[in-house]
Amino acid sequence: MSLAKTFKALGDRNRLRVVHALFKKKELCACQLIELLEVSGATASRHMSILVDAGFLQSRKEGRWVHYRLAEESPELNKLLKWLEVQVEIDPSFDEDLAKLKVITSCEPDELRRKQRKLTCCS
Amino acid sequence: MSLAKTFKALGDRNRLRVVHALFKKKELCACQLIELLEVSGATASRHMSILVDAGFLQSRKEGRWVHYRLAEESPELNKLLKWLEVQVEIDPSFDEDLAKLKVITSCEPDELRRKQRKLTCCS
DNA sequence: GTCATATTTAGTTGATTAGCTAAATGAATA
DNA sequence: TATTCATTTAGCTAATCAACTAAATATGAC
Repeated sequence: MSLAKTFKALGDRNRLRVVHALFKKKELCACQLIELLEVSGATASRHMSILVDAGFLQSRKEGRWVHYRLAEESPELNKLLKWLEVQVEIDPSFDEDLAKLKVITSCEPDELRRKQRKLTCCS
Repeated sequence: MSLAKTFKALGDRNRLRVVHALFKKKELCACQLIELLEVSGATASRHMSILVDAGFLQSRKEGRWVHYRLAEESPELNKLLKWLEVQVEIDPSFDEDLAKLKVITSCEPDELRRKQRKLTCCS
């Protein structure tokens, strides 16, 4: 893994939002991240694969659902993530996502998906 | 400064080479960095402005010459730079630049520019 | 002032990338 | 087995970006 690629993976607002969300929630499934970012499933999937590829995320498949969490294998990347965790905490531009996350995680993935199809979430 | 912009600034191989060089040499002028990267002056200038803009570098004008060094104003960016310093130390892909740097800094900028015009450096 | 020269800005080009839709894949369920 | 549904892959488009050359700016020397 090149250093440039490592930084490039974090050089995108939506990917930073994903990392921020996983600092807060530990584990989220693809459909929850789609809901958070409000992008197509394909787009979200691509962002995830970039973060997994860079070593920041790990995925776990459970039936039809794919769950993501922060990877903890690399001590060096962990240090960088630690730094990042402080920064997103300071940065108020991530605050909106906190409220959003609360809603998103207030029901199970399958219920969320049902609601997504009706264009409203958990309400 | 957005966090994404911070990472984007470091998400380029040539910009990482500049930061690496400044870890090693403390201060370098534009023409030395042009020599290091082997890109046009305009391209090098743009890389520098991105790094300055992101808060990683500061520049100092001395006559016709512009000198760059790592900025030390932001404690947070300093922590990130500290992490990066360890990583470039480990990464052998930056080793080639060490030899190059030795040559580049072995003569004064004006002599270097004369040599550049003759397509050989300090030799 | 005029010239030479270091750097930056403007403008162009080719490559990369984030987004989309549609098709493919993989897994549960009827 | 066939269907449904979550996710990924493929293929497209518009935007971004790194590189270049040429023109502009800024500074020191004549």
